[in-house]
Amino acid sequence: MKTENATLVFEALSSSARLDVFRLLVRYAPDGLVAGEIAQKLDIPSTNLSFHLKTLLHSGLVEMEKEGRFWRYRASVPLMLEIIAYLTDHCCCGDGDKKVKRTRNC
Amino acid sequence: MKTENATLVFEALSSSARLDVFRLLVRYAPDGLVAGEIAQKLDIPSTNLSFHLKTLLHSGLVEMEKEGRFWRYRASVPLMLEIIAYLTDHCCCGDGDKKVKRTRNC
DNA sequence: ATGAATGTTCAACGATTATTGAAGTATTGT
DNA sequence: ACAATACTTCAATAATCGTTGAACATTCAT
Repeated sequence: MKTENATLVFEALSSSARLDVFRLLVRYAPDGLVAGEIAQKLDIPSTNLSFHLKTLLHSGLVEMEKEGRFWRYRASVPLMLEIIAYLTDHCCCGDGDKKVKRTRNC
Repeated sequence: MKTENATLVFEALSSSARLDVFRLLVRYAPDGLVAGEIAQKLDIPSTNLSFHLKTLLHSGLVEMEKEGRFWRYRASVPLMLEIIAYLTDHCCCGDGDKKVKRTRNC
């Protein structure tokens, strides 16, 4: 996980609309939902949802697949696990560069 | 951890400048660094650093304390641990609302 | 007191983001 | 073929973010 990719993920999660979408898709993992279902459940105009889904896609946090005339979106749980690992390793207890033993709270 | 606070934290980490600042402060935890040291180590103009530090302060990810004419900044490791817990609980394996047993990768 | 050092706030600008309605692209049903 | 469905892309607007230099407080040294 490079820093650049991490910032993309954090940017994707920095809007409450997108965080809601992602959490919804996690609840419906591994099948995900089609765009219309997301829009209906979260009461978001479809054109706005499309905008936010594009940001989530770009970050890698969600994946997309066409299903006839439906577009199905799924959360990428593996990437979320990578992000959690990134935060634990680089942003938590100072062991990233100094290879110090974990002593504080971890 | 409310969703609103989580988005504040993600927004704070969504800029590479701020992520670099936070990681630096984590490396120097628990003492932290004064603003000038951060500016020097990361080669950021002080006025720009000040702007980013304000966002980090607002999210709670860093804390500040005056030391004579220096301003010392520290990373809030406890809040980072909360964020990791939030991601694990609500954004990882779909157990947030449905109380489903963890089966996928977790 | 005076000047230097530390760091913030202010003002201004360009760049990016969020939101909405209109138009466009595929796909399905009849 | 034709109309309806599902969803995106485009255009336009308001709002926010990022960056910089100038001005401003506060603290320290002499």
